[in-house]
Amino acid sequence: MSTTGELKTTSRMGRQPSTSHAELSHVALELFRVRGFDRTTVDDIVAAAGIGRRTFFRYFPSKNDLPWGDFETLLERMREHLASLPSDLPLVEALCASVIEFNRLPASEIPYHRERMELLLHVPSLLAHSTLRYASWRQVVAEFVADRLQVPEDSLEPQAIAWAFLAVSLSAYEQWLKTEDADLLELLAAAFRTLDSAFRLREHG
Amino acid sequence: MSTTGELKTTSRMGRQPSTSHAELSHVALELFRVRGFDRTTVDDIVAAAGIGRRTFFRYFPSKNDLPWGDFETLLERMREHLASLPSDLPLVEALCASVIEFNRLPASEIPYHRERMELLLHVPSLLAHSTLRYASWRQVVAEFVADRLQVPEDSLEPQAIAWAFLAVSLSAYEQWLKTEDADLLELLAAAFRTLDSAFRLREHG
DNA sequence: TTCCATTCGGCACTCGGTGTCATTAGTATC
DNA sequence: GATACTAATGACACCGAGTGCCGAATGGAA
Repeated sequence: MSTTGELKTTSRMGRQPSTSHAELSHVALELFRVRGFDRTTVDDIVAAAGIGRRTFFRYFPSKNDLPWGDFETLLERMREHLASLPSDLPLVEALCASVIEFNRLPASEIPYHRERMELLLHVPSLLAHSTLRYASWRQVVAEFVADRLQVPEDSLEPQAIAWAFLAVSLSAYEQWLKTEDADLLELLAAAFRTLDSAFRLREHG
Repeated sequence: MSTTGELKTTSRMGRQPSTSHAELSHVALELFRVRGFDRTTVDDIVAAAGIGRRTFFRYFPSKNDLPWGDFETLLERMREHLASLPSDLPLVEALCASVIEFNRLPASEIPYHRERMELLLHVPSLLAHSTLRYASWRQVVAEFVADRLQVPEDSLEPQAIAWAFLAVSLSAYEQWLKTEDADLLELLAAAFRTLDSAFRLREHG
């Protein structure tokens, strides 16, 4: 509407934010590391970050969402990776490759990722809450499968396969956390092979 | 210690309980049906049941546990079913059969089961909480697989397979809820076949 | 300077869940 | 029947997560 056609993102800015997702996340994760998730209250976090309690809940919808960094961006990357694969690559191969790609991280990030996943998989309230986040991950897989099989996204096949790949990924993660220095990508591949051979063994009854 | 050797279960009883799991469950489910899960408070439930708030939490550890009837007994039945199967029945076949058996219900129970599952899978807080209950289900499967494969229960193979079977079951349940008059057992079987063929298609690259 | 957009943060409130403890209601013993 | 013991009850206060409301703070633009 303005004469210059300037974007809303640069004009008419109000008060500047006093913190950021990254900063809150950093402060909170440190507290979780030291005192544990359950024994760290939101009041502890906002005190450490020097903001008001009310402000915290404008940055994160819940305490449970803190350990989940920018998951949506990761999902978008995975969606693109799936779309970029040649269409003659078999479905399961494509999914295995993409899941592994999705979990590839620079070596420097691995210790932090380990700590985050340790929380997400071993703190009961986070484990439970994670289910809601995984739903969007499954949706990405289901969309791809539905497109490949030419069936609706919400039909049985895409949903079952999406669930199964999530399931296998989680079992690989659990193994990864169990032993220091384990290779996550290798474990993922092994988990896929397990499922593969389990079902193959079915034949010769 | 008594001269008659009488069991503690019959002697020296104190005040009789003013309610029961079944009654609370019944009262609560009815309220959930009418007003929805989130808009029914624990105070509503205890008022309807005519008990004290504190008493409620002695019967159920949380509001989220209400829709889960006696899950442990069901698990025990599944464990026994798995153990009763001939050891030359292939692993995957045994699991498919047991999961299907686990979900077999008398026709009269089906409408109630539908309502319970509708809550468990479609109310976010219940969906999240369910993850914690599913863990014991997975444990039953993992124990069986570990025994069959002669590997530790917490190793990758049993865990991955347990996760995968849970995943496939859930996708079948979602389909079941989506359409009136669907056959749950048939959907479960179809979901297993989906996973089966997805992995089989992998071969011929 | 004035106006406006936007964020901040205090306050009161709801709801789920827990620890404590006196009370109640049964049974067995004397 | 009085008493002792047992077990469940429920009232109270408390905690922590999360929300609605609203005035105050802070910046750029007119």
